[in-house]
Amino acid sequence: MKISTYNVNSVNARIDNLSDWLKAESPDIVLLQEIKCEFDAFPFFELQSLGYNARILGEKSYNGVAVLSRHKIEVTAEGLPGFPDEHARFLEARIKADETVWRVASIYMPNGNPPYNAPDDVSRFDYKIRWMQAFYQYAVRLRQSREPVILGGDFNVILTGRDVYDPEAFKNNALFRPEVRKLLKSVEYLGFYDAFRAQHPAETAYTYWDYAGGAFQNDQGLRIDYLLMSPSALDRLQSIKVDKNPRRAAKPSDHTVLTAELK
DNA sequence: ATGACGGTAGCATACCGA
Repeated sequence: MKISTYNVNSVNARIDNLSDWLKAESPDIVLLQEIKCEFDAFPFFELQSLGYNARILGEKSYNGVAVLSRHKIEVTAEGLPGFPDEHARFLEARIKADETVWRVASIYMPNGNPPYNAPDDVSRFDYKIRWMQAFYQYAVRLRQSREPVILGGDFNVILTGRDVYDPEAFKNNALFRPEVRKLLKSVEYLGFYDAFRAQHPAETAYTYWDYAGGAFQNDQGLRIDYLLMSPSALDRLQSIKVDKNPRRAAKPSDHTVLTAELK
């Protein structure tokens, strides 16, 4: 079973990139973030023609998450349970693949940085903290799931200094602040393991590079996209790798794909 | 210290992003 997470930065602006990548890699399950559209504008037909079912939680212009699969998708949560949210950031589903029923979620956590014109405004950071606290509370419940669980997406958190090209420059950034690192670590300590780090303890492997300033060419990136796995999922992990090909293509998303294979 | 670059909404420029 092959599962990928990909922040596409608009599914409609990226439909050709997404199609090319799906044809090349044929994942069983795809967790998409930042689809940036509502239900009526989502390219269901194009994806169906490539063999993918899709369920989405959309929103106009911003955010929005989706789950794609070659297999039947049973949605188990639309929105983060226990957290009334004006934004579309969480979609959970049950999918049977390779004779195993998997519980998966596509997650787009808040960024948390203030607007440029109001650098002292902490309301977005407060929202990020409240979102992450609710996510922790729900993760406590999810650990009771009978199925192997994979929580994937753009977490907007840099876990360690190894996961950012210039730790000093990001010291006060909402993606690297101690409060958010601590909250994501606490989810790990519940038993949702950062699968990439479990297999590659010392590798530098970014999943995001800014469009500006030749960041990709200079490998000035961040690792902020994760696949967190419960013990029974991690037991089945065969390989996990960052696929940089989508970031090399024309008109790419600023993120790239993280793919795991499980048996 | 700031912007770069790029998406959406909607038609000029504001807002968002990491």
